[in-house]
Amino acid sequence: MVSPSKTRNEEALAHLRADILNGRLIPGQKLAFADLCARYAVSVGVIREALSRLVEQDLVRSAPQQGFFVAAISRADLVYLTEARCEIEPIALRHAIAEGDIVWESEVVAAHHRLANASLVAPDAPDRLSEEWAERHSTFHETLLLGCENPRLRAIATELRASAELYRRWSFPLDHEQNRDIAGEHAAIVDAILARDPDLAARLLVEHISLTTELLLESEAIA
Amino acid sequence: MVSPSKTRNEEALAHLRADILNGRLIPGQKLAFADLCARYAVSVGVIREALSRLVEQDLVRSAPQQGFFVAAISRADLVYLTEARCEIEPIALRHAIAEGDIVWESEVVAAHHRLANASLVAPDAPDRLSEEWAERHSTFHETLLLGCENPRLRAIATELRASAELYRRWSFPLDHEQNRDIAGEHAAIVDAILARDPDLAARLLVEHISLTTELLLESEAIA
DNA sequence: AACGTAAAAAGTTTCGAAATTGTGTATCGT
DNA sequence: ACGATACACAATTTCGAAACTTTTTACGTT
Repeated sequence: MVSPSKTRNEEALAHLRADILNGRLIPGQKLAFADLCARYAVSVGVIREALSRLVEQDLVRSAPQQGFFVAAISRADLVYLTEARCEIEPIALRHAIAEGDIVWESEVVAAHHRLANASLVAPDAPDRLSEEWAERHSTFHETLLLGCENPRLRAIATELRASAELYRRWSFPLDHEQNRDIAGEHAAIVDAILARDPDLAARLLVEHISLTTELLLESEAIA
Repeated sequence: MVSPSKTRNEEALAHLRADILNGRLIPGQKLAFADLCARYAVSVGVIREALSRLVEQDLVRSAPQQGFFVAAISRADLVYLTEARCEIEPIALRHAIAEGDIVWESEVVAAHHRLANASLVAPDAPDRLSEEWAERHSTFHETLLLGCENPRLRAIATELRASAELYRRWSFPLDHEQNRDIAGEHAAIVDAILARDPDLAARLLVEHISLTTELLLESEAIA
């Protein structure tokens, strides 16, 4: 039978992953089994398996006989990560523009529309990034990659973006973003896609990614 | 204490991974726990954890409540895989040429020398690829990537190569390789590296990767 | 007081059995 | 004979405790 019966393991993995990406678990933090077992109401084995998968996704680190930790963030890693994304994401985007059909195009437009209508900062917490905007921003960029038919390229680009989420969640320099027209950057990328101009779209995407990291490094928000 | 004390898990993972890459486990094959526990003399939990990690490495597939299987090979996946490698491996190689020091250069020369002095086919089994050559070929290409300082790019390229190993091990069309000067291809790549010519080296590497896949597809060796 | 040693505590790692789910087989009814 | 149902079997999944390591704490010596 076609049974999508979710196992406890898949739930724990999804839950744990979301908790890391949403910032409920802090980079570098120890992930003790006792805590996690209580938090998700499952046994050690299930937690171990989920953590093992997250290690392979570079969201968790493990040290033999010492347990697991949320992946730490550092300036050096951010530079490497950004370099990798600037190489690979434009490739995936070029493929998407070449291969993506009208359905994908419409999804891009829709995702961009949702993003454009979300406020960058939360009304109640003006010092922090709005959860809604972060969510829609993430979805927007992932939608861009979805047009790429090659599942391997897509998965690689998506995995790099997930790692990058950690930095965005934890050290976004709101002050330095004031002069930045981030909405305009997104709009320009969408326009280039609709115009089926891969060179322009790729260049804009790389500039978008690079600028975020440059501002982050300038802000000295990361040790 | 700095303790590199190998856990049973790491051993099982390494062993299992090697068994898949060396062809002792067949693509698509069911990986039953009873068998694996007996084979590696460990409990189910340890096996599950190792398999989970291999799933993330795309060497094993899992279906909920149905267990784990060695990743299957297919023409479609081979095309995707080759496309991804042709995009990413040259990027890593360009970085290596730009960043690699003299120590890396010498390692490349050494790895190539070992490869050049291995016979393609085994003396006793002329129909199959020599294990020694396969090993040295794999090491040679991984050495090329080692010059790239960016650990994320390196890891991505290496992971794709691991997946490609499955195809090489299982469906290498020796017949069609007769007219191919594979040693010459490797030598040309090394020459381009030593000449610090990234464009030429990248082009040669892409041609090298592409040709292998083209011959494989022509041979109809894969269902 | 500082250092090294040893016991105790806390933690990870591993196991083997119980619970759960999927798979195959035989039986019954049409 | 064919199809569906119920049963028995085999396999995965999950658990909780035992075994082992690391870390902390307490103690005695220099």
